[in-house]
Amino acid sequence: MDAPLPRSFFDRMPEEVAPDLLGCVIERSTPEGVVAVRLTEVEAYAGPHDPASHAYRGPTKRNAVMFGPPGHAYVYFTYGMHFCANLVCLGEGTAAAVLLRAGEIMEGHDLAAARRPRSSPRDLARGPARLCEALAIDRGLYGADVCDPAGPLRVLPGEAAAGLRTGPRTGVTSAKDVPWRFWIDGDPSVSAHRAHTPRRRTVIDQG
DNA sequence: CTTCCGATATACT
DNA sequence: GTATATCGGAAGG
Repeated sequence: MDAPLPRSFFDRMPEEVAPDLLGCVIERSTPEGVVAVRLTEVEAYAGPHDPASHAYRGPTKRNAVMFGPPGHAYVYFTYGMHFCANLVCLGEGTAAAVLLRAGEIMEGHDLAAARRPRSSPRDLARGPARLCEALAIDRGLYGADVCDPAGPLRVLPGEAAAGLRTGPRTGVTSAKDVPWRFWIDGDPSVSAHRAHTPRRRTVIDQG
């Protein structure tokens, strides 16, 4: 059993941590068993100077853990139904993080498939909310220490990723030009890039 | 493969 | 009230 990555790994700029996370393994333990995912796509977010970051407007109840020490999980709920997971980088007050966007199931394929019964094998962890569903990541893991060898969510070292590519972040409305999305070129588990499509205004039923 | 679109909690104006 | 670091299903090529 490998030891998780040390906290010092996360005590760096998010755009340095993000590419180094590609190829690493997220291991999630629950009473049902273990699911492990090899990361193939991530995005870096900085603190109050990054308009695309949840920390842009300062600390709130939701983003509080981003302002804390590195190596903890920032899990948030979005679009009324999905969870997404980040790993906090840098120290107190800096509020940087790396969003886990996609990966390939390395262990616990059957358990992941049971959690996502309508998903094709390729799509089990292809996308940030899908990855969270496959790994059973929800509010309960908010703030979890991913450097804890006995924790329920751990980040293990992996083989250095080959074929690294970068580009703009997905689905953000500001700082579109910042190339802080990192992925493994050609990997089938990398999520399709969708430009941000503003949702149509709520339709008001006028009769 | 693509485009369209509804679901729906939470943060913010 | 409006926007959102998304997804799955339907319909078309």
